[in-house]
Amino acid sequence: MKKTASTTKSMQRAPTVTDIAAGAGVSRATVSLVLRESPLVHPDTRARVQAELAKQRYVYNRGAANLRRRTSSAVALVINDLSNPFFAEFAAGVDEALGDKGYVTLLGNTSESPLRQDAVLASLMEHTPAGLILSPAEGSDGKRVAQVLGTNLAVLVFNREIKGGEWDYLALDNQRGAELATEHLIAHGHNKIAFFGGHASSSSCRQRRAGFEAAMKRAKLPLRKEWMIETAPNRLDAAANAATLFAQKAQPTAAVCYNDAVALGLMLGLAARGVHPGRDFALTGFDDIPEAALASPPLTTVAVQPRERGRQAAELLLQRLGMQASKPRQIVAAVQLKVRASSPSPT
Amino acid sequence: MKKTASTTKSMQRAPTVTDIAAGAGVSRATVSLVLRESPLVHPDTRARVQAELAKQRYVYNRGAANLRRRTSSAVALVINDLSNPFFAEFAAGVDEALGDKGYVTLLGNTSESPLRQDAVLASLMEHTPAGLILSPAEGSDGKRVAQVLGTNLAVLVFNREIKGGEWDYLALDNQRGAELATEHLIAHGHNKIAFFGGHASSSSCRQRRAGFEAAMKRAKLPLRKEWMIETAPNRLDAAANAATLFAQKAQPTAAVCYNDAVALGLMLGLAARGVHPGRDFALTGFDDIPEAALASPPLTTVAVQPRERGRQAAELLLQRLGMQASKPRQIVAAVQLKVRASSPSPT
DNA sequence: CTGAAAGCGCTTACAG
DNA sequence: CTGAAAGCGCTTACAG
Repeated sequence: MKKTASTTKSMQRAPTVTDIAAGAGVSRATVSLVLRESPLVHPDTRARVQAELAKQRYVYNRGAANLRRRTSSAVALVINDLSNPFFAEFAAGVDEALGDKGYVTLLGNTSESPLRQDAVLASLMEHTPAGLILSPAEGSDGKRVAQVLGTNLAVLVFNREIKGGEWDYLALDNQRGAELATEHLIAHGHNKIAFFGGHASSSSCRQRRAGFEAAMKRAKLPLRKEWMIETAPNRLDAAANAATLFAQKAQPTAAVCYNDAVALGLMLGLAARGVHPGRDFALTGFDDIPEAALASPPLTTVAVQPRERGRQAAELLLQRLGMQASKPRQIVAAVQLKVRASSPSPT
Repeated sequence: MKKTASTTKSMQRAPTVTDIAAGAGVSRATVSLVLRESPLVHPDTRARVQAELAKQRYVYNRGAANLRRRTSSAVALVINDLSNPFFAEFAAGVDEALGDKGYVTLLGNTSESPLRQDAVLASLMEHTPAGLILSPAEGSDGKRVAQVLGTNLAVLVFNREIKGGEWDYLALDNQRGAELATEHLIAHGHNKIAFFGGHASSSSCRQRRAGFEAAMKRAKLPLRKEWMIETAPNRLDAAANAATLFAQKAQPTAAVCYNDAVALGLMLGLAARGVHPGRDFALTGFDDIPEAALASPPLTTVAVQPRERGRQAAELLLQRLGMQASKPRQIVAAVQLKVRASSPSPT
């Protein structure tokens, strides 16, 4: 209990089971049984109670019920960057799946700040969630997080591993996605392929590079240092670095891009140099953001389906709620290549 | 209480005020006073209790406290389309501001379905929120919504008016935004200006058209039916309809677009016809999505700052919590023109 | 300054 | 099938 929560009194007492019981001429226990659709109640009694419920516009107080039953119908969802459409979609998927199962979502956005994450988690814990889905802020400290969460909470970590915690983990298959993209370009006859964009220090970039390199090695194609190009993972920096691809005498004919933003930026950069993407140069993205299909030419990319991942995360967490304590699970979500016009055969 | 909420028992009892009281050798009341930082407790006692709190890793149960105090520290946030970055930003702003005030956000996403909205609202009501921020699904029925919310809840409606309810309402200044854009084009010497995109049946499109028409009339410029062009409010349909602008003998030299998506689509459509946007033709957008600044040329547009709007919505709602019942308020959020390269003088 | 008792709105054995 | 009683974890008068 760090900061004092401001609160507010309701202006007018809402009806309770006691009011309904009085109105229907039964005991509170009977009302409770009707509310939870117990078959023990006589149909006539049930009808009478239900009429009274409707008449008084009764609203169930799940908090009170949870307190008495020592249960929870809330799940905390803590997101590192809700303004990123990828995570917003993920959140929508989580909320959808939780709602279907009768849970409510307690939202927390951390804006990539581990400090804020600590505060958000502590605050949410006071609302006794049944579990937590956490897409960690960059630089999260597993020990600290474990400390505020305690040991009794079901937790699912998404997207970024946290070292120092023992939690279920849902990851994207970054390596496989990059392999699929690389194999696709190879199958179309490319053999001079670059890996373009991203910071090699990030785990997702490392995994995607690993997939690229694995596919290239399997095909016995050359891996050249000059063709492994780092940029910030956004459109702007990608556009600015397009020229790097052609700085050497040996020039690639295709590039596997770190993600769609980078790929779209590269397309702009190529166009500015008079190179037509999808005609003079082939490239692939990663993510399948809505824009990818609308670019010209439409971008071949790896779809990760964030909303589906959200649903999956919710399901994994709810499974965990029913389980005895056991080893943390590692689930790697399948990804899928979407072939579009940006990746033709070499000219 | 429609569907049965699945629930889960915690595996191991968490310490309560009783445990702390026993450990520290005081009464539960004293522990409670320490928790709420009452000055009535002797410093020595307080220290003893706080040590015990830390030792037992006590976590405050806000739900129990809220039950006893008949208060709530939760606010429901119901969003029509979380996968739209505009609303995701808005949600992030709401969550941020609520968190700062000690409230937790109960999230619900309706995917633009009034049916789902009813279900989501009913479910959230069972968690006794102190208030609700609602960005309504298209086609929401005010009567129905009012029915599930009851009369005792503080409500703030965002972005789309709901007829049939008496709630505070935060709107964007669509009309003023379109006026600003239109005046900007006029100031740059354009006098043949089209309004491009959106469905005239939507309230936001109507308001933006009204602003456009007002500015044109003030400048005594011609309003032509053929220059009021409807499209779906997305990039694809906008691109497909670019030719419509030049179908008549009288051709506009500029367009105020319904929103950024439409403007970016129009830019593609123009380019495909060999018309260079920002050189041969001037246009403006609405929203200032991140892409607007990155387009080539960068798009002049009207910034609505969704995250700020989220913070504002949270503040307005919290104000309402402290107020006696009174007339609903209508707040119109200011918007702001961002001039970029897409809107030069006519050639 | 501290403690004993009652109660928030529910549910759960236990009788009958 | 229904009711009286106890209790979930907290807070709030009320004594002392």
